Amino acid sequence: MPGPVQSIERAAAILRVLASGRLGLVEVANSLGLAKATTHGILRTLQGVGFVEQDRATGKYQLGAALLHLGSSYLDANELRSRAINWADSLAARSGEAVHIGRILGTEVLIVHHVFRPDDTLQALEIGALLPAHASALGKVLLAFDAGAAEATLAAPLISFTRRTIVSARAMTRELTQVRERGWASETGEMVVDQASVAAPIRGHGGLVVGAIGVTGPAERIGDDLHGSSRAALVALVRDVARAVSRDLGGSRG
Amino acid sequence: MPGPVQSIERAAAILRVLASGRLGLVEVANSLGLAKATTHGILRTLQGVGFVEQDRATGKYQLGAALLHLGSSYLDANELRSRAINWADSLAARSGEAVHIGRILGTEVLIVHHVFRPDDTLQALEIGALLPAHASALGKVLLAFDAGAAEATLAAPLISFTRRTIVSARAMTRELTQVRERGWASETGEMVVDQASVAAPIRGHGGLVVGAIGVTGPAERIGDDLHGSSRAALVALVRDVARAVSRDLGGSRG
DNA sequence: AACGTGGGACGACATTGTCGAACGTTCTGC
DNA sequence: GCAGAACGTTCGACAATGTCGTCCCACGTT
Repeated sequence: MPGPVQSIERAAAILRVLASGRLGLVEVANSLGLAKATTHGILRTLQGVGFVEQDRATGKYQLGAALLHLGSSYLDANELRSRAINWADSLAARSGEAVHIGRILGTEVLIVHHVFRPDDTLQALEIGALLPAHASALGKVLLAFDAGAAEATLAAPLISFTRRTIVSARAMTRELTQVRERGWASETGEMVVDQASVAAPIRGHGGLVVGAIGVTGPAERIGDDLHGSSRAALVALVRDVARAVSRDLGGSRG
Repeated sequence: MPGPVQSIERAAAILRVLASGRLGLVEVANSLGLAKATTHGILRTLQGVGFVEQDRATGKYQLGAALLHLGSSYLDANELRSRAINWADSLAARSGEAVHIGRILGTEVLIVHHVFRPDDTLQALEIGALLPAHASALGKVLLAFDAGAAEATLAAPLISFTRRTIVSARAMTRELTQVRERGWASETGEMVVDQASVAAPIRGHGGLVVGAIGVTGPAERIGDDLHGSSRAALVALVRDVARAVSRDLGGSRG
């Protein structure tokens, strides 16, 4: 490999560290084990290109505005998102719940699109946010069809968010097998108490799973504990929409 | 200056080029005057850190998912935005128009927040988008109070979007002086025909202008040609909200 | 008022990134 | 269906480039 440009990797690591908030020079340097001067040079360069900004008053560094534009440019170029947007609106309208579209990023789920629940106005926009893969329906779908991501996720301890969160690697492996077999995933109160979600895979060219789409809402309307036709209808709805997106996505070459 | 890390600057330039869409290796290399192998090495590194993705089928490169998360992390840390959000909702409700909050990024205006027009549901989310500074009310405000950005913007020819776009540097200088004097800016059909906007500055610690907030809508409701009390009331409303945000922002240290 | 901390600058060393050239593969056009 | 070109990729060598230890300065603290 004649490539891996060290300084760029370090710059990326610095940006990732800064994503957690405002930090001082030495804090950044220490958390990455870099020399102060080296960190300073990289930070200065990142500042020059607008990826990092410095608070004049405190001297602390934070992410820069140029990243916001790049992030939104990513969304513009993202075919999964552009194809799925219309279907997501339709799913939200028909299910009456909030809709999320996500893809894998490392061992987490990156939300690339979010439709608010139709009746509810005060919600936070979650585009760009990261969800734990093992505690969300979207994440279970994505892990079930991405062996690499699944392995990476199971390599580390699974963080517990509620009493229902699946923390055992064996249980998770079983769960993923089931998801793979039936073609959809669910989660009830595993991330947030009394919140549940259902999701299904979106496939791109050649049947490869490139993302997932799902609905999220109160456990009493979506949860596993709810048996009967309404739950089955919801699952069918989500799966239908996911298949529709897949069809759109597979049809044309990007 | 012992810093400017060349490879990082080049990587940033590559990302900026890729923001315009999917590009091949040689296209990127040529547009930056870099050797093919150098470009390849940087792209590979960026791919490794998730800032760039490669289409397996076509070999073309595009921006990566990690940037979306960094972009949204920027928003989370952005104090201008977090303080202004509540006021923006209120402004949208009271004016009945779409509200934008922006800040300067180079010679353009970066939208950091966007509230849809209350009655209209089908609108595109513009957070992260760039507006031309000379053809938007937000931009005029920001340029009026940022001499550096104004100079940089006037150094290049002003692009014409409609017949009403101000393209003369002298006329723009006059306009900016007026904006500075009266404390708000407007634009009528200068960017999009029959669309108009009004904006006012947001000041941070020490009275420095750190952003702008404004409303956008049909020229017949917002435009300069509209004289009378409704226009004056709208301007007063925007200015009041801008001052309120400034007060919030100046109160606490970040 | 002295101290400690944090951000910033300098200069030397060798690590590290860059480049020209060559390879294999995939589309294009005849 | 074949030749040609264009593209992404790899290789190896040179020196340009980034890195690090050290020192400096300003601010807030004890």
